[in-house]
Amino acid sequence: MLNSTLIGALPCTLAAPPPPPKMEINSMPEALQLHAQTLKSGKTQQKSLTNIFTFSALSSNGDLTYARLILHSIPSPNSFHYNTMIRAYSRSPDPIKALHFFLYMARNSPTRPDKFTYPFVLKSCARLGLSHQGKQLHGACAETGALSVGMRVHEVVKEQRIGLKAHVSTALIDMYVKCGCIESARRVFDEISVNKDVYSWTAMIAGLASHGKCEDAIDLFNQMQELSIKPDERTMTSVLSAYRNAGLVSEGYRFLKTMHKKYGVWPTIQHYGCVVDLLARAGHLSDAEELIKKMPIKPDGVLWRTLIWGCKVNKDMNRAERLIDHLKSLKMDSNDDCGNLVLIGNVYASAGKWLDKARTRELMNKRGLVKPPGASKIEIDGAVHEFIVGDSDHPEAEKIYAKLDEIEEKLREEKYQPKLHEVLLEVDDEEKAFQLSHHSEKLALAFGLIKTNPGTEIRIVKNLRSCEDCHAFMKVISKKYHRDIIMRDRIRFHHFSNGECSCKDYW
DNA sequence: CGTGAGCACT
Repeated sequence: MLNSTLIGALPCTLAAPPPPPKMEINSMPEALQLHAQTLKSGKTQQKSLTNIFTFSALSSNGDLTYARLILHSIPSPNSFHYNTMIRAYSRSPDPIKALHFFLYMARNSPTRPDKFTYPFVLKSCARLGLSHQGKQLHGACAETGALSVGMRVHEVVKEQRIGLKAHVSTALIDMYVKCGCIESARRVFDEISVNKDVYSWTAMIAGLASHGKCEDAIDLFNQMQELSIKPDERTMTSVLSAYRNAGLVSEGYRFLKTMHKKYGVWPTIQHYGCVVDLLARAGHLSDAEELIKKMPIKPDGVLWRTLIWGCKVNKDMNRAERLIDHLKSLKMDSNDDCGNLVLIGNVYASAGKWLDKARTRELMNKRGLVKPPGASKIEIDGAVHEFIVGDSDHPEAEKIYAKLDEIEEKLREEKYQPKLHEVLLEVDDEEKAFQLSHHSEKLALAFGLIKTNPGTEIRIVKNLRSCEDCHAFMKVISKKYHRDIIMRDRIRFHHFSNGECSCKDYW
């Protein structure tokens, strides 16, 4: 509540100036009409065009056709226009276009990339796992736009990374983390000694946690405390995610309980989500369910799915089915629909309830929902190759399948048993083995083995979580072929080396 | 005139 006496006592000269008039646009058709009018009026009004353009770029929901069209009608686009476009692409379903546009800006326009541009394009690299391009951008950051305030160019050239602005460094750390290059991320972090703020710390802690380097993450959090840098909500999430990935149940639970008292941050749904996952995965299903019911925040779809997935992992089908019935009875955001039904179908299938699974499938068809197919990407010499499950479209498909045959032969020598239970289809074992062998990450791996020199690290980015068979497969290959494999799945990283995985099979 | 920036839960 505002103190009205105090407000009344303020001299009127201190009143805030009225906000500058802004063109009010409420819908895309309105924006397009205004655009047409502005053009017809003859005088090209840069300011009006800018407003219309900004609106269409920000409200595009991924379709940036109009924004581009409008941008073309702006007589002399400035860096703000380019940056707005790049930002919109970097958040769109097709972030590669942010890089295309960046290249266009850098090569064909008099406008230079600046301190705003780099975080957007780095974000695109992070989302796509483009380490090659990300590294090149790292070098390019030495251009003026990314410099620290007060730094002179020759100082920056001498100590490039130290001259980076904190937010650019954070974007770099995040890019390296999400591209699987945790050591590079750490180097950037260690070298920004003067500019580290809570965001850089959090990005690094979250990165270490996602790579399964949980002790390092906690160490860093402690160092941060010693320097009296105040952690925020996201820092708390990163620390909890370190406990989660390490399976440190009591530590994580205690942290959640004491975080407000110790750090002044009230737990949010993300924090509860982390701990529910931690408890559920470790088999403490009752405690996890209890926590959801007792927490002061309304649980969302993510939280219920986390718990149900925990039931599936721990094979508690009674609880799973009870929770599924509960989930079905809830009014959910339609965004949750697809995720809910995919999970429910998986749970039924893994319990051998084929009829229920078929019904779930029908329901999805009726609602026009499509389960996203598994896809894996691998970067070779800066070019990205993407494989979809069962893919045979790649120009070198024949070689890839021949390589997979060779690998399977080797695995037979090792007495490797395919994890057939991971195939959630009502088919015979031969068909199951066939299905497993065409998972997208295996295709990407075979391609990587063909295309890179012996001993080279192989990095794979997957859109979903890997199945148990692919996980075991990667472990064996890392040993048999003497390759380190770094695989990003939907939520974390696995480093396979000499037959072991950094997650210690806890995921 | 200045607009636009980095890190978190399945």
